[in-house]
Amino acid sequence: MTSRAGARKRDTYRHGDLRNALIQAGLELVRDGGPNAVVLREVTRRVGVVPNAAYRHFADRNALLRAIRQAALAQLAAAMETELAALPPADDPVESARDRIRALAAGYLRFAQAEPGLFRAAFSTSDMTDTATGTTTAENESAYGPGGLSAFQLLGAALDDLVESGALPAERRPGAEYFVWSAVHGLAVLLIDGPLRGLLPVQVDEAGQRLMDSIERGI
Amino acid sequence: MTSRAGARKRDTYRHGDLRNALIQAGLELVRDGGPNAVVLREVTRRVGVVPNAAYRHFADRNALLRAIRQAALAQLAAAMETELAALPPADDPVESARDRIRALAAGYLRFAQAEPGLFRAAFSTSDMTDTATGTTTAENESAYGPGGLSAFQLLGAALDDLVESGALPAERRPGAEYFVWSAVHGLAVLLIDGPLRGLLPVQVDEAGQRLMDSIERGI
DNA sequence: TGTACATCAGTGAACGCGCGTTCACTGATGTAC
DNA sequence: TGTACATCAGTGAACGCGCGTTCACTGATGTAC
Repeated sequence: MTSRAGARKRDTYRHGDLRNALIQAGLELVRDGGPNAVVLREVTRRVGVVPNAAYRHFADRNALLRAIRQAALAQLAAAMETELAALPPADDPVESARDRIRALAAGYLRFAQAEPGLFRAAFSTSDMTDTATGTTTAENESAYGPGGLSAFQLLGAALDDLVESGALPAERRPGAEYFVWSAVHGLAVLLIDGPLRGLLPVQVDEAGQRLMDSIERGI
Repeated sequence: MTSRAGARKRDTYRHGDLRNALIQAGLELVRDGGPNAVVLREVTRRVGVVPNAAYRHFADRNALLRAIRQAALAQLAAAMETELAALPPADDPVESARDRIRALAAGYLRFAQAEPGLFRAAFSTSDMTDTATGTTTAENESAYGPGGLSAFQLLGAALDDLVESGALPAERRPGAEYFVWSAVHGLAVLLIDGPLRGLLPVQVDEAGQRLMDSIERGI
């Protein structure tokens, strides 16, 4: 068993990057099993470390869970960025902005479909309650993709472009991301847990396109 | 301690309606604490019965959880029906159909806001996995309100009316509930767990109205 | 360059806990005669 | 109307379990002289 990427120092003792390794192992648990599958002892077991070692890097199980959730959100943002990057360059700025929004939506839906466990974990909050204050922690917004933007911010930027290109009246811009995000997120849930469960990837894309048609009309 | 409503037979032994009492107690746990708060022993404790008594009525904890979830869905449907019933009669059938859809959406959003625990439980599926088959059980659709329709069916009926009244072209009808439901459900999630958390009830209504404007345009 | 030392990441052992589930039981209820 | 009996809803006790978290520790690493 070699040590984690990056630090090549030692095999046993002084792991090198335990914090990250724990998050990665946690992501794996979440991938098939959702957020409830994050069991501190199991996470450390997978990394090959003693359970209480986790306490050097996380205050408690909840802190670990939050970090894992952030990582899942970052992966979602990354998937959306990937979709953006794959977009062929368009000449018309209006068309371009629209294409980008569609790409983001497609990335969102595909991620939800491909990684339902991660997707659920990213948005699960039932056990995110801060036992100390009783309040729910809001740190979703600090889960950025490689481009430095969260999923929500990516959408916001695309909508700004839509305004800039003249396709969306400026007075309709405020709150627009709530509508778009709501519709896309809602469909994702429908695809994972609802009556649209089990659609094939192609059908998912179709459903996404139809939804985007409605969204563009309604925006 | 008197026995449950309906059966007035005995105080101890032979509870009378234990199955229902367990579900009610479970709903209370879910109300503040979400689906993870459903602990079999705690449920039976609340009803004043020994833990294993639950096994006369449910195969295991999961079966109890599913029943509770169904009850939560039924409450959601009931809240939407209430909203429908409160609607003043409209002369114009088109207006009437539109009003009904808005009322359903409002009921949905208000329920989510007023009972986030129940709402989350109703749609949580992470721990709904059937341990025997590994598949996820799909019984959402059998959670009906007093009118005999599920939340989803209520929406479908209203959309049918919209077509009948001539306001919605028939060719746009198929799949329309997916769009509408997606948008409304997505906003509900945004209100509970997302950046729109903590809005006042009045603001929720406003946000709902604005969403409905977009939906009507997009439908 | 070599030695002494502080730091602190991971160890090892143990804790108390409440959980879901099983088993053999008991005794109130409804039914048949 | 009265008695014998089968049913089966709830009891009581116990199980093995893995969990999150605590404590005092150890020894590799980096730093100061």
